[in-house]
Amino acid sequence: MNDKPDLDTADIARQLEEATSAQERFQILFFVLRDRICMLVYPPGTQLSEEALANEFGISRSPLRKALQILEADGLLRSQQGVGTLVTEVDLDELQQVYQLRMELNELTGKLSPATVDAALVQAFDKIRVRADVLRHAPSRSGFARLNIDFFHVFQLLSENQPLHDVAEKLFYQTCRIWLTLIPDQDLASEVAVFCNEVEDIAKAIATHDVSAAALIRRAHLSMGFKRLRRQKSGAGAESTDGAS
Amino acid sequence: MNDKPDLDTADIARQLEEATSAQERFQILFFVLRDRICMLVYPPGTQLSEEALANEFGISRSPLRKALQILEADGLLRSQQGVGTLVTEVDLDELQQVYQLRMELNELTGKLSPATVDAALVQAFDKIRVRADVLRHAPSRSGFARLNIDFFHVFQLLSENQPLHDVAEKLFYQTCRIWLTLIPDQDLASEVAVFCNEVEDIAKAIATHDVSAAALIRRAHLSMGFKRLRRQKSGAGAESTDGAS
DNA sequence: GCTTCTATAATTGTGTACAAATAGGCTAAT
DNA sequence: ATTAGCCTATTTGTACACAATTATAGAAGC
Repeated sequence: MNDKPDLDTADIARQLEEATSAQERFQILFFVLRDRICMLVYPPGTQLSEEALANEFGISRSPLRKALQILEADGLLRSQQGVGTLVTEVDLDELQQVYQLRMELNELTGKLSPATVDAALVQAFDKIRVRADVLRHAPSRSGFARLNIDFFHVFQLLSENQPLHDVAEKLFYQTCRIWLTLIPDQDLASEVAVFCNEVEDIAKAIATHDVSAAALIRRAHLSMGFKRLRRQKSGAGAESTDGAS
Repeated sequence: MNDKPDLDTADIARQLEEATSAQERFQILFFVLRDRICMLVYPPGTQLSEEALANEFGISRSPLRKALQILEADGLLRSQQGVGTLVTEVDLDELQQVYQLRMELNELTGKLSPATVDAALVQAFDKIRVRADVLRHAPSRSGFARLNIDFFHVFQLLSENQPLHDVAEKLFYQTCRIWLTLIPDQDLASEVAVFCNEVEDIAKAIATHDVSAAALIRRAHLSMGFKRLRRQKSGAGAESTDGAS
């Protein structure tokens, strides 16, 4: 697992110095930047400065650019000469096809090289469940995003098909920002509650060693989640339906 | 479609000069190098020299390295400081998971955003069918590889799900070298014949506008092809079963 | 006031020199 | 003869300077 919560600038610079190979340094940069993009530290539309980032990390533009190029290939950035490096926008309509594909791939998780469920795996899901329960009682946007990411990575453990992992991960990071961008604060608690239920259901399925059931539950929730997002988007600006505000 | 047959060095250098944007230049480099790798112009294990390639294309190492980095991310190259840039080996065992995933994705081609079959599409498949028939009467390794690639790209037209395209393309280029590396000359003609039958069957399905059927046929052939490759590999070195040699 | 052109500032792309790392050969000691 | 250590050539990685490109602001003309 390489999903460290994002660290302080000095820590990252230190890690980069301690890294022995160029590949290690690249991975650090890549994961840190991807995390910042998906946690909306750099919201969609943000312009990044190669020089500023290089200075922050204590390196030159060359190794930084490699990380930026891969992020661009993954659809999270877009660089253009004379313009800048911009964090891509997330649009639900454009992401519909990605969502469809993700749903199908999730079904494959239960079919292609399914992992044998052991105690460690059950525990990993339970840990997520506990965190979700904690989050339910004190919802926060960043906490929700972080848990969503971590849950995805635990779910990945259910299949041992490496190409499937790679593909699913790429697609996940293309879509995960949509939640933070579309869910208004007033709906955060209810979304967290839904997420909590999903995690509980899946944890239960895993506890009974039923990987296929877990995959089906997840697929269903992906589908429902997308539909909620669609409703959220079409209704945005039109109302705040509850009488609170 | 960006699959030009590989061009002469001077042509490529000229194209690079004529290109207006950096992205265009990158794409030229990427497609040319990927094509050379998959056509086994650079066989697995080949060491590429950044400097030599840069000289050949009349550019510096910087833009070349971007193309190499993406090819490395796609699993076709591997660079290491002090060692070199090596074309990755293709191993059937490692590719088994990729093949499994490709089979499942092919089924999705018929389900996710299937294209409406029109005259142009039917004609595109028929063009492949004709080329396959020509190849059957004069089999050649490079001709087989080229047709296999072109057929893949035509098949991609059956779905309009762009993420599915991207994923399928990446996986295809990870596997397509296996044919040229495993099929001995003596079996080339029979493999071409099998391929010819597949193309004919699929072209027929497309002619009747049945995308799902085409996808199922392709899936079946992928499966059978993998099994033939497995037999090929396990039997390699043990024999040349026919009494010719 | 509006438009259009130009100059300028800011940003990424490219070229190049040098640093870091590795493999392979050579030498010397056992 | 073999093995360990070192040295050198080769290759990719990094830093940096400069070129190419673009957006923006300002001035001039209408």
